[in-house]
Amino acid sequence: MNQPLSVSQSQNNVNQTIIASTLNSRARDANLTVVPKTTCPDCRLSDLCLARELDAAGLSDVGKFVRNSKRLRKGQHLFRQDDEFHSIYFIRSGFAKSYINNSGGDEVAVSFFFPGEMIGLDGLHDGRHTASIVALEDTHICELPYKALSKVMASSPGVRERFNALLSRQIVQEQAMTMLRGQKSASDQLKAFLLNLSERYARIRLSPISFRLPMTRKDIAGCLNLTIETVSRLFSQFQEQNLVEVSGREITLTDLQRFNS
Amino acid sequence: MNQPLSVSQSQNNVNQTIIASTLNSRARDANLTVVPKTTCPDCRLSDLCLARELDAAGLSDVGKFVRNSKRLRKGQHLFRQDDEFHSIYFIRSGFAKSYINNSGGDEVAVSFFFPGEMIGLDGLHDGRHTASIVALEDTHICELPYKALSKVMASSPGVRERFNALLSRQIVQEQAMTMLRGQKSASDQLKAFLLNLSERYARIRLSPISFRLPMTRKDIAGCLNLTIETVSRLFSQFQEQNLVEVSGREITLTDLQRFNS
DNA sequence: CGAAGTGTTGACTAAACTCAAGTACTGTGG
DNA sequence: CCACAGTACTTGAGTTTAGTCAACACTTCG
Repeated sequence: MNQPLSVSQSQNNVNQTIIASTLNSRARDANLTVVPKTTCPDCRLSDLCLARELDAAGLSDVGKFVRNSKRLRKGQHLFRQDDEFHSIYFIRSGFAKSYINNSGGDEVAVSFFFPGEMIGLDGLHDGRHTASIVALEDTHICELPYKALSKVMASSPGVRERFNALLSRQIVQEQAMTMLRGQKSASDQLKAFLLNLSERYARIRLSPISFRLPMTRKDIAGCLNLTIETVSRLFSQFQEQNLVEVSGREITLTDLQRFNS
Repeated sequence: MNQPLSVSQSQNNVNQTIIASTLNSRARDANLTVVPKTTCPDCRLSDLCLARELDAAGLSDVGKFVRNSKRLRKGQHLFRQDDEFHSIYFIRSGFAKSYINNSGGDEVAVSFFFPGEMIGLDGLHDGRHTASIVALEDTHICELPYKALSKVMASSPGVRERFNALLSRQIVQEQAMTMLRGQKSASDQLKAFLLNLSERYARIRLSPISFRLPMTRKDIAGCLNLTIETVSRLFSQFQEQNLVEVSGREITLTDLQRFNS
């Protein structure tokens, strides 16, 4: 289930198209012109991962190092809680969520991963992953075997610095989630949640105003420690207040000013 | 306010005593025999920080590298949100909390730091700290300037690996906090919170059953997104159910079995 | 087409919050 | 050492919020 995929350029010439079609159709704009080949140097998201630094480190072909194009169908797991750690991953296209089951078996914590975001560092600490990762839709993932990465870091300060910065970014992202969950009312929590999604869409140069929610109401509720009914009612309420327009998973933040305050 | 402290051994011969007296008096047991000198190689907590690896990396005197004995009085800040990042820190004795203010100025997220735990990595990402750190009581802190550390990591795989593991531990610790905040009832949240403290006391070889809460009810409430009244009522309720004995900040988990389930 | 999953809405209930009063610590100056 | 002030903590009564249970509509998919 984990065999390395060969990554000659010819095999990957559809990835960019996949990014464009997977994401919110409304936001398919000038920034998303389709580039036929997506080796690391070409990847639209390479400034978000380690590819540039690996390239600068003089790896003749980064493609030999990064196993890209691991593909997950909707609902498939990348790994599960307690699985052995051996790689870190970057989402190339699609979306994933993480979740943790407590001792009683309930899903108690959930967070989401966007294109360009890193997954798997929780396993570095003691060699086992503390959360499970599942694809919310068809998702392409790049895999960096940690042992090999570690070897490169020995000689490349650039890769090392970048890796540390990514680890720190992860900590900051976790803090941001903690912050939005810390809002006192469910309404403020959901607003903060939507603004967080908005920012992350902006980072991958998609519309921060009008986008598709990659997750179900249940996932949102799980993330914010609310019930699906409450989330649903809040969406309806925001719509009545002309703060947003919602239609299923499609959402438009019509009054970002008022939404933010 | 941030001048490096000189760290000759003679200046530090009281640290171990401070650890013993600062922590819960009931737990001052055989593991806490007082060692007069506490350079890094002697420090009871050195297996929790980077000292051993720095030592193994051949630094003739780790003391020249680690600026230990930075001292904070109760209520003093180590750094504040948006301050520039230049060092990472380890708590040698005492306790600290972090907090973040949202745009409205409310304290929305709080977490706590025990002896041996690392502080400050949130700043690595973009050079500024995202949270403020304040001492909950008189606290001793070791400081590792990041630039110097980075230089050592270039040549020492041991330090590098250890540093990455510590970063990962931080992520796992954040996940653990997220998990306990994700419990559905306030009661379960507080139980999980107390168990988390218990585990952390165990890690520094103090009693996981009977200990002193380093933080106020307000801090606990802030951490769990509850009100002080709710926290107070829950403590009373646990006591009625003979789950714990509470007297102010002193707490004993009388029935760990039943508490855990 | 039917089934399963996803989302909305309503009526009622339970949990936690707010406001308020009072008690118990903690630390400081006399 | 005590008195005092300020903070921390507890407890109660009433209110608000979000949860529960239930019915139903809409989608997706085999």
